[in-house]
Amino acid sequence: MLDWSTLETWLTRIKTAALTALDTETTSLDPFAARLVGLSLATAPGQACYIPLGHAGPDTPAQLPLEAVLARLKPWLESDRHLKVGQNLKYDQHVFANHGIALAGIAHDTLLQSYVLESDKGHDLDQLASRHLGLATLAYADLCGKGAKQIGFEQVPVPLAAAYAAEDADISLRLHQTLFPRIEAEPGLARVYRDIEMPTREVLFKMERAGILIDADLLAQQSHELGQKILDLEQRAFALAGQPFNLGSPKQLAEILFAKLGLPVKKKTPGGAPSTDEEVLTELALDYPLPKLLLEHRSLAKLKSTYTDKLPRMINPATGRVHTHFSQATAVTGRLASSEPNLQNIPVRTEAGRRIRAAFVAPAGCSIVSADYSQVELRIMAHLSGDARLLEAFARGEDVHRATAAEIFGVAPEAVGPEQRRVAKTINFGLIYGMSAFGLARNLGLERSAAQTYIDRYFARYPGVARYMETIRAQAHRQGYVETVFGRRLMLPDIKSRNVGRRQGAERAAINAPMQGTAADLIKLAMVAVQNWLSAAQLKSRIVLQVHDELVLEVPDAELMQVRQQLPDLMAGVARLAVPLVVEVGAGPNWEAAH
DNA sequence: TAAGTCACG
DNA sequence: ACGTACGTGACTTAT
Repeated sequence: MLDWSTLETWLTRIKTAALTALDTETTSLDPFAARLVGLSLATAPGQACYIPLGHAGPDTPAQLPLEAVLARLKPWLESDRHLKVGQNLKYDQHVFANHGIALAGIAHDTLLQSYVLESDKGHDLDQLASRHLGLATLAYADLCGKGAKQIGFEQVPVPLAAAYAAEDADISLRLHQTLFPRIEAEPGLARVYRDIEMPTREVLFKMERAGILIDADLLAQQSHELGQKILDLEQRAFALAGQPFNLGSPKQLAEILFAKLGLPVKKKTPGGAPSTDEEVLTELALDYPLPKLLLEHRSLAKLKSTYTDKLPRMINPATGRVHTHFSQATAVTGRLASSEPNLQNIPVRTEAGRRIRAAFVAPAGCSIVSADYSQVELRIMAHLSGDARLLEAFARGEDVHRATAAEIFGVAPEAVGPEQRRVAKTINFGLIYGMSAFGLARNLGLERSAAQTYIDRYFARYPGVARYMETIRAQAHRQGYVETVFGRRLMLPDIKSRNVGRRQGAERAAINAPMQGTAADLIKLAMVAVQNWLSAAQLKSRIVLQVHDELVLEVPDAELMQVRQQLPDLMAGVARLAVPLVVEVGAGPNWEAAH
């Protein structure tokens, strides 16, 4: 579309359409760098258009001016009465935001429809078109190429771009017409889509937009210190090895450890090579000096390369903040995933790691507030299993690992020792993961028979949990899927596999998914409730991160008291389970101090 | 691009 | 007899 009269025709069309499919073409896949190259609309199958706005290749025809077109479309784009559908509209929402337009009226998203229906399958538009519509589409790589030779979309000739872009809008509309009725036909899925995923989509957009402030100077200082320590460890490792080698190469390291120094091989990698992972080095460190240095080196090198060196480079120069991408359709269990950078795996377990967390800071006049669900997956296990003893422990507010230890070891809770509590904690985690006696034995460093004895004692004391594990296995086999408390579904195609390993893997996933998935549902509901509260109360506090059972907010001083007080109740109140939900909250000048 | 390793819940 | 705790993302090396 290259003329105003056609645009006016389409404007009339989209103003009267019940639902319009919308898609943007841009200069970049990075939503913060992307500028509009064109946009496409579809109001009925086979009725779509493409408006080129920023093509710059040779032979580009005269295009309508970008700013004028956006100004004309702005009232429609920003209207919540004019309903839109698209594929991953969070991305398009960022693109429009880059041009000063607040996209509204997002009624549906085919990415999330696909995710709710089939979280275990791919969700690319191309895959969806092929799977659900039996259509082969033009692929992005066909237009732009890939790898080093890839060109920007603005270089794609307009006629080709128009065919591709208009097709995408058309496909998205057709997908909606196919997928949404399938969701509506299942009350559980409809609820997850309507009450959890669609509202969460909007919260995630705001979180990505907000970003988080990091102290780059502090991280640079840590990088320098880590660099010194790494160099020192390297020299000492060379001395012990009798030669220099690349400590970052598992292959070279294995050569030194097992061939040259003759240390015993403890286990093999899946590829058959002798493993040098943390578990192996920890065991070898009991008898030899070099593995201890290697462990220290590995841990510091990881912190430096992945965090202290990398995070400052991820600061967006325009905002001065780090903007992660939250993927809403990646994790099959319903969890979010964070990438570029991943802010859901910032170190916390070691002292050196926690210093990195201290570099996630609040701006002047604000605090970081962190609120996390306590023992949420175990509470969900209590709810799902209905086990009387476990429910009772949570109802009384007991230390659940201590209570478990008391049951397994047959002692009073006060008499439980630290080692007994540690064993009980490992068992509780194992239950959530669908453990075997072998897995528990390996984790606790025990004989398999000893681990089996613990498991037997656990199930004798918590028969409801034992019953639940069997029930969920049977259900997975019967239905081919399992569900969360809120109706999210995880398909388990491998549950019928003749391959024993795959089948058992699916059984473990069947045990884990309802717990991990229900926890994911709960915190998504919490994100929506918290954002609704902040918006309604016109507070300036912002949700900045979600880490599976934790929400991190940036809170102005004037709102700190109020947020600290209300946030835990709001999060704990999103659902009534058979056990209380408990939320712990903290505040401070940085993320580490807020814990 | 794959393999190995390791950061998180 | 078999392989062995759930779910992620990113870095480095080696091919």
